[in-house]
Parts: sequence; structure tokens; C-alpha cells
Amino acid sequence: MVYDILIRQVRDIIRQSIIHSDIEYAVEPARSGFGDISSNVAFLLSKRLHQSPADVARIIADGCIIPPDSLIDTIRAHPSGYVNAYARWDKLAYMILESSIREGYGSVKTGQSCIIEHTSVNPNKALHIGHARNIIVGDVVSRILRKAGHKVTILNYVDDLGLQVADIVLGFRHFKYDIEPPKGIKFDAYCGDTIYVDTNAQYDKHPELYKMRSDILYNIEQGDTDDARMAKEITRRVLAAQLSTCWKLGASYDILNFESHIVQSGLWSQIFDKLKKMKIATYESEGENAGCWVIRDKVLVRSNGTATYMAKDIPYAAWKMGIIKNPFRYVRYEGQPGNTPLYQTIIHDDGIEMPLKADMVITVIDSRQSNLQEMISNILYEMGGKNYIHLRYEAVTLSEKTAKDMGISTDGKTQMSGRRGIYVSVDSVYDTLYRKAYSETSKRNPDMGTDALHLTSHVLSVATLRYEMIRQDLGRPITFDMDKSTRLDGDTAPYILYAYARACRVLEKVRDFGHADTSCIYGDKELHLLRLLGMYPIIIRDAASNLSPKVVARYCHDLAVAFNAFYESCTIIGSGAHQGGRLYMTRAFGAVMHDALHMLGIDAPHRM
RNA sequence: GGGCCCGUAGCUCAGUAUGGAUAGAGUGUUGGACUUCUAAUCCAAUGGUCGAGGGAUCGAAGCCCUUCGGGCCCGCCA
Repeated sequence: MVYDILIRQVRDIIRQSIIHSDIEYAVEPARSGFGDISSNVAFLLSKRLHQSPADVARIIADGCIIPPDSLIDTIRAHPSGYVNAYARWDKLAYMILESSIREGYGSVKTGQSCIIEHTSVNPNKALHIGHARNIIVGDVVSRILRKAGHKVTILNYVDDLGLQVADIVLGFRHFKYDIEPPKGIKFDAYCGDTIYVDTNAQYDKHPELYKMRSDILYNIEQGDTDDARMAKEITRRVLAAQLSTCWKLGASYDILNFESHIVQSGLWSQIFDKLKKMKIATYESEGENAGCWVIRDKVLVRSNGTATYMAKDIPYAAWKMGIIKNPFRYVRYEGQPGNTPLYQTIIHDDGIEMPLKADMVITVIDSRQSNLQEMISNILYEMGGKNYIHLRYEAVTLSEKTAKDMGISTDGKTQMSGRRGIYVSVDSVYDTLYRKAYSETSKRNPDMGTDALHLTSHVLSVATLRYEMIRQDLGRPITFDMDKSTRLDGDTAPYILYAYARACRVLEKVRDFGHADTSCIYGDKELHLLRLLGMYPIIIRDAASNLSPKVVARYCHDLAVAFNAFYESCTIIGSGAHQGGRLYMTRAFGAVMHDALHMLGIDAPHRM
């Protein structure tokens, strides 16, 4: 890591220049325009020495002795009080470029393992744009952690037992819907848009349906009933349709966990016993929760003996944390693209065993579930499970315009609701993006074949959606607007991919690199690009330790801006003595960008 | 009543973890650059009491307190 070496060297040089070696000063990459490495050491010392930061900085800079073999050229005091170091770019340029194109640049082996759960959509409807944020955030964080050297296992929890499933079974049974969707409609959309919405609309008018629904739910939970068999068929078909959308977005999983298997495995009673024994759960004999088992003031088991939603989450979480015995065996779930095999849990069968162990367990759920997640985390902590992390993000809402376009009249933003059919599906967003991308790509590349056009449009659509879902902070709600959110210019994925494609086209034109003379690299634009390339390992560390996809997204954007500036101002092919070095830069940019985009789950076309 | 998140340019957002230099992008508006390695691009201009007030600090968009505005959560629903 070139920057680590640089920082260490500056720190050593400064330490030898100051007398007070006990203070903890920062040495970090400089803001652009202020050299390469900066330190705040003078600010911290100024008080003790009763002198201004500027004076102290000057004294420190004057006292710096730079070893002859150093990567540092000069150390200067800035009037503001900063001590700034300037690097020997004649040496650094080659070092950065050489490591940039090396396999695994920026990776480290931590040996840490982690489990991450994301997606986990109820299997009764098509995925909407709010789910997309979950899927993409979860997938990108997984990729970041893998890049940062963790062993990552990705889980997707499928609640195939809830009331939402009973709604669908009731719809098919009572309202006699055809089990096959109309031609051209996916099964998940059919269940969600037609059966689920229509059935829910009937409850107010026909209260007797509530009784039917709870009977159906009871039957489903029993397992060996017609309703249970129908529920299983429906949920598996919906899941398959949902997964096809997830896979289309480039997400993949290691394990599918079914709620029905968790129930059948007896995990709940194990956990319940433990909670009782440890006095975490207590029985209320009077008051408003009389007859219930509660944790603090939250009901865990109702007076009729059934478990609440929170209770259902505890055994799964405890299993992920490894604090109860693993009851599951696994069989392959077919169809996942790529090389990662997908397994599903199975009970009472001779599937394979897979031990699960993790130093860190991450659950990706939106912040509306924060209270519940905090409680679960506390309960697990009391049972000895540390490092349960709720990776929260604010939900996605619909813009006023997009809501209006869907026939929903509201003031301001609209929360999505599957029950009421108010949502924008991931598939429809993808289709919109695909049409736009196809039209733009074919316009610019009239000679491109149909297959290539399709592939490029697909890649651009996925990239645009992914970037849109991660470029802002997780703590900020996304207002989805069909027009604004599917733009292909400005701060979007196509901007980044365009820079990459430009680099590819240059490299295609010149096969022979010749001598890469990096001593010719000294222009502002060139050095800026080089600095960013050198900073890549720091970015990965930052993104991983903060579980922050946007850090990588912004880096990709900054890198693209830097390359475009370089590309616009420097001739590459035919630049004489400069050509070798600039080609090397172009190649290094391509390598790092490709790798960084891979962390975002984005493929980069060579032409667009 | 309690808890969490957000407030920075007309609009959408970076920057806040770990206080420090001229507060940055995109978009919008106005003007400019394609005979050239792709104009999904670039350049220039425009645009800011960092919601408000107080405090600690040599120094605050960032830390502490108060306050205003917006969003979300707090069920024997899931």
C-alpha cells in the first residue's frame, strides 16, 4: 500500500523533528492543492509552545530531515498551520501504477468471517423499488467485505408462513382465481397485484373472511394439510420469480432459510426454554398483558400461546449467531447464475451438513424496524451473542409525480404499500431503464449487433439502478421518481461507465505499450488521477469498516471525473515520449475502475 | 409521552465517525467546445447567514445544550 508507506515516512520524519513525541497527531492524505500528505501536528503543539500554529509549523518543517531514499521530496509549512509533505512522484508514479494493475490490489486477508442477511421479502408479491435498496445495499456490502478479506456467507430469509401467505391461499380458494397467471405476467406480480390486493380489499366488506384466513394460517402451520401444500407451491413459485429479479440485478446468495423449517426444527422451543431459564422472558399473571410471556413490556407469547413477530425473529437470529445448535441440513437450489452454489435449508432429510460460524452477523433491514432489531440485539447479547449488527437504511418513498402517474393522488411523498398495490416494481424500473439504454446505445452504435446491444443495455440498466440505490447515505430516504431516477447522464452509472469505455477504446487501438516511461507523468490532471489510484486501498478499508456502499460509489465517480479530465487534456496515442506512461495510466485506471465497479456489482462494457 | 433519522446552492446530494486550509458535486439557468483517443463528454459563468440560538475551543457545517421544521417507529399486526 503505497499511501501507507508514504504516511509512515512522513510520520517518522515529523517525529524526529519535534521534541514532544508524546502527542498524537494526524498524518493523512492531503486535500487537493495542499501537497500529498498533511499533518495537524502544529495545531496540537501550538498551545503547549505558546506560539501560533503557523510559527510552529515553520519550525517543524525546518527541522525535518528527509532521508535520501525517502519517497518524500519536501515538507513545507503552510501559513494556515498545516505541515504538508510533497512526494517524489518520479518514484511514486511507477509504484502506484505497478501495484494498480496487480491482481487483488487493495485486498487484505483478515481471516474474519461474517454472515449477512438481506432481501428477505415475503413470498407473496413482486419486488418493489424499496426492496431493491435492501437487495443492492446488502449485495454491495457483501462484496465490499469480501474485497476487504472477510469470508462472507449471504442469507435470504423466506417467511413462507405468515398471514400474507394465508391471504393468497384464501384468494385462490375462495375467489377461485386461476392458479396460472395471464400470459406475459410473472407469477409474483400476479399474486401481489391481483390476488393479494383484491383479497385484502374484501376484508372490510366481509368480516367472515378473517375467520377463514386464521383457519388457513393454522392449517399452513400444521404442515400436512391441503392448505399447507398449496401455500408451499405458491411461495416456492413466487420465490422463484422474485429470485429471477434478484439475479437479474446481479445479486446472489449462499443460503435460503425458510420460516417453515425454523418452526419445524424446534428452534423456537429451545430458545424459549433458554429465555425462561435465564429469566429474560417473564410470565405476566396480571395487568394488561395477563397470560402473556413478555420481555420487558413487549409481548413474546400471546395469551393464546402463539408467538409474536418478534418472537419468531429470535430463533433465526440466535441460529445466525451460533448460540444454539444447528438443526439444518442443506440441498442445492438450482438456477443461480455464476459460480456460487445456492443452498436451501431442509428438515428430516439427508441433505449435506454445513457448519456456520461468524465473527460478525449483519442483518440488512430498513430503519422502521430499528426498535425491534435493537431488542433482538439486546436479547442476543444477554445470551452471549456479541456483534449482532443491524445495518439500517431509510426506506424508499415515491415522488408525488410518480405516485400521480400511477393514479394515486397525494400531497408530497408516498409510502409504498404492497397491501394496497401502491408500489413501483423492480421489474418495471428495469424495463424503463432498458428501453432508455437500448435507444441511447443503438443511436450511438449503429454497427452494433443485436446481442451486443441487448447485453450493453442490460448492463447499463442494472448499473444505473444499482448506483442510484447506493450513491447516497443509508441514513437518507430515497424519493424514487421514475423520470429522475432513470436518467443516464450527470452523476449516474453511465457517466462512470463512459469513462471506462473511453479507456478501453484507447487500449484497443494500441496493442504495443512500448516503454512505459513514468518520468513524463507530472501534469496536474495526471497526478490527480495517480493519487486516486493510489488511494484505492484506503477507500476499501473505509468502506468496509463503515459498511458503507456510498464510499465506493463516490470513489468510482471521482475516479471517472479524474480520468475524463486527464483524457480531455492529455493526448494519449501519438504523444511521443509521453505515450508509454499515459497508456500505462489508462491501463491502471481501467484495472482499478473495473475492480471497484465489481464491488458495486456493476459490469463495465468496453463500448457504449 | 418516549425513541431513531434528516435539515448544506432554486432542486437532488457529498463533506460530520477522528474539529483545522479557499464548504464541494450533479441538476437547473446562461454562454462556449465535436474534421481529433466516443459530445452518455468537457470548459466557463451563475448560485451558500451550512434550519435558528447559545456554550466549550486558539479554531465549528462537524462537539455539547436548547429550539424550529420534515420523515419514521413505539399493537396479544407482520
